[in-house]
Amino acid sequence: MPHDHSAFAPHDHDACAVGAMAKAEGRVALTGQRLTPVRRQTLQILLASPRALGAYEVLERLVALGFANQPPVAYRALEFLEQQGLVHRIRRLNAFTACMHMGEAHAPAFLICRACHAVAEAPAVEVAIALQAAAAGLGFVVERSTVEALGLCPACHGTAQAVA
Amino acid sequence: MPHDHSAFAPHDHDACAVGAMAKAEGRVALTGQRLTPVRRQTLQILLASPRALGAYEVLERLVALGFANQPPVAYRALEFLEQQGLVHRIRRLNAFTACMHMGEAHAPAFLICRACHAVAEAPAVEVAIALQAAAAGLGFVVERSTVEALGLCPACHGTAQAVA
DNA sequence: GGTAATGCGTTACAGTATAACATGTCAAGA
DNA sequence: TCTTGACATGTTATACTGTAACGCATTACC
Repeated sequence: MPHDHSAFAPHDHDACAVGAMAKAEGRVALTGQRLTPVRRQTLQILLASPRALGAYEVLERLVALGFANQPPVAYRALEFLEQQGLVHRIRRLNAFTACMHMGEAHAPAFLICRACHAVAEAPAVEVAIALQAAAAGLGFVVERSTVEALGLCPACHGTAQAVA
Repeated sequence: MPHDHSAFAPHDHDACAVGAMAKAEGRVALTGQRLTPVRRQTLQILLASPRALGAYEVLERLVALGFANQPPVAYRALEFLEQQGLVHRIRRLNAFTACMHMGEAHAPAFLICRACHAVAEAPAVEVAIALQAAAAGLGFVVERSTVEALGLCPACHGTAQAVA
């Protein structure tokens, strides 16, 4: 294993955030796009959060920073960041989370703990490959994919209730 | 391949539906649950549809059959059917589709054509296994998973625009 | 400076989902 | 048969999620 850097492992969140912002700057510049204040703050907000946040939660925090209290403010920034690959959308939760592996080409799978609601981004190239293969069998060409697992994280496993 | 039965392949939709209803009956009985009128009709509606339907689309059709025009009517039936494994929820589309492989243990992946909006249920045990493995690497126990791919189906491939 | 492109402020609304409580129905046991 | 409890449904209201569309502001570039 290259590094044990999952959201389930304890780590220095602030350090992560600082590094991530730097990478984000570079990444955005590459594509000739701009990391405007709303966008930067939105990314900060997600980086600072241990769990995935809903668009309206992000909006709340943006409002606290002086931005307008209108849904499009949050959605636009989130959409931009997602397109840049700086933020991922967790469909099962209708929520967003900062990307933990910026810059690396990756096809992430998300592991969502149903007990503590933590979300980890797992490296999942094999999953993506298997999915491509399965799709190819039906003549389908995959462009983007969503892979999410619901279950128990190491911390909650053993502590939490079994499935209903 | 056991059979070429994907939603992308032309097939006798009515025949499918009849067989599916029969399997559904049995399956529900096994668990001591009841396939009440709303539930049966809801399943019929999904079986009859070539594409995934939103909850409110299902509701519309239920209303046409004499049921009350209230969201919980549709949502309750859909939730029940999903728990029974008779219906799948496509999170990317906020929509539902009848299961094409009732009774078989399966961990489906969904292939969503961005051009014609067809949805196919692909056999994807390998994908599930790869996901389990990736999760296990982080000490995470998978209970349920969502695997969805967006792309182009065989019919639309070549016809449709490239990605933006 | 002109002007085209991009981003933002704002209003309004569309679409998705659930809580909560009242009522009805059915089946098993007293 | 009557009761009783579990399950299912009817109904009201509301919460949550996401977008269309228009006009102004800022920026980049000629």
